[in-house]
Amino acid sequence: MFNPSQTQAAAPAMNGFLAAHALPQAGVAVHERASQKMVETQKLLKERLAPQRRVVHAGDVIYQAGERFGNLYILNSGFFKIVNLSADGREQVVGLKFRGDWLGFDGIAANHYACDAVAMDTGEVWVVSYEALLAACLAEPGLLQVFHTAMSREIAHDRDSLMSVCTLPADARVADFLRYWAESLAERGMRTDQITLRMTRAEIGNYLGMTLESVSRALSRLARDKVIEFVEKGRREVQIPDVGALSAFVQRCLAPAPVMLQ
Amino acid sequence: MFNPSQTQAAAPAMNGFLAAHALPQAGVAVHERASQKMVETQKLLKERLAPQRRVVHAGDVIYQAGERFGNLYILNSGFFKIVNLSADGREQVVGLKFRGDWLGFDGIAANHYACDAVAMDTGEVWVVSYEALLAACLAEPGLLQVFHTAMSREIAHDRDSLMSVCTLPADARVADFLRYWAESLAERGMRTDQITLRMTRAEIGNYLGMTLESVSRALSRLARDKVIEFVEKGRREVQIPDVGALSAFVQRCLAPAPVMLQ
DNA sequence: CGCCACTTTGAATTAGCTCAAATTCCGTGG
DNA sequence: CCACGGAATTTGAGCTAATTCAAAGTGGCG
Repeated sequence: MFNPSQTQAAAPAMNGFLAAHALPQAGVAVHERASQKMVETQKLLKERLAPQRRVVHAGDVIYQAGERFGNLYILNSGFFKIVNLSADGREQVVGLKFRGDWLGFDGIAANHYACDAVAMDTGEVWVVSYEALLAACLAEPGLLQVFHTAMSREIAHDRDSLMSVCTLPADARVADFLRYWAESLAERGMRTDQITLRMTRAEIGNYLGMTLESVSRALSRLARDKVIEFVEKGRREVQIPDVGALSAFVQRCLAPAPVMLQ
Repeated sequence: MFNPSQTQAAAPAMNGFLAAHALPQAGVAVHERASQKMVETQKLLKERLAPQRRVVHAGDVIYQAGERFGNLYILNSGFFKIVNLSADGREQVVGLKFRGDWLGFDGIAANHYACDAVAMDTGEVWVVSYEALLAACLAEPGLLQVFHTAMSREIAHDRDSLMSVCTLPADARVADFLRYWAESLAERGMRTDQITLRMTRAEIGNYLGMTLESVSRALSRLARDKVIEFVEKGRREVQIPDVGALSAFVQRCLAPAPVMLQ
């Protein structure tokens, strides 16, 4: 599915983009600020909405495609996958959710959820009735901003996912996936040097649009290149000594065929 | 990129999904209702926000990645593409927008737009300041619902796009793209038997994650199978005698290899 | 009328898939 | 505690869908 040529396909160009995005560089500081902001947000939610807490375990489904919409869920701990189903039976992991992410936005439009939300680990979600949230937002506009920010982030991220799938070769997609996972943890103040993938190769492959074998081969190659390292006993634990090396690996995959001798 | 096996990869199953989604069948009536709803929505926007109108022409960029966020745009006529840019120069069409769609949600979270929005045709957008919209929503909660519905639809659709790219082979992706385009027009009360693609093969290919040659071949095959028909003189006009035939074509692509003689 | 951008089609190449087999891990029950 | 069985993973070998490269065809527009 990867295809360098399409890169030049769509029209215009880079313009002021790079400059504008070059600003936030100091990674750690940014993450601390983001993490700080999340704490405030959670406090706001807790005070204004007194959400019901619900503990979930791996495999639990908090909502299902087709089910009547009513609640939004804020992920307080654990990991979720969002699974889309097609009428003809295809199944697709379309999103991964971490602490602080909201779940259920897809249900607002049609008044029915459009996907399944499945826990991949033990965790806790806060259940918020959409009606109650709207009411609370009228009283506290700051809450409205929090809500919109969460939706906006989701939209922006979904687009990045589509871009990865459409423009990166398989190996780079896996590397970018690990980078994204590590980055997501970092933003939440969690350690990133050693992460536990809570998905099978098959799930990762489904999410990235490739087979489980391709995922396995890509991970092996990443390990061979010392970009990642498997913790002995159990291939679900991955050590990432340097997240930057993952980005570099992605770039290497995109680089034109290395001309030997010349 | 297509890969039937991943279909079984992710866990659970179909549950109540099919039943729930089998409800809206009577296509025309549904579209009339949707179209009616759109008119009401536009009236509400016009009355409450008195948005500034802006005429655009093909190629016009109404906002750019990196630019400071401030406005949302409601597409009143014409067609837009949303283009994502990566730091390393990859370009990806991540969305297509039709009449009634909103543009700019991606900018709320980071206070900068994350993509470019480019007109593909002459049209008109309504410019709404996000601040003004929030203020108006406090006075008129119906407006808030309209706003959230638009965001939610976008999230749901982005996921469907990812699913298409990840689970459909190239030919099916092109067929599904045409189906989506026709469906989008139908929802807006426009004719769907003859549509004008406002994108080059390269743009379509970029959007669908394949090369322009593959798009061309897929279209040729669709024409050979009489699922579509090219209007003579100019290969941008496509006749779709029966939208259902496009869905059938997609299913045929997914079907297990037809066993001959047995 | 002629250029240029877009499109189509063919032929050769290849990234990633399918199929298959071996290996490791982990939970379960004896 | 260890043996067993099922699930997940790894790796190899061959195959195929889609890409790359190339060349010819078409249409719109100045």
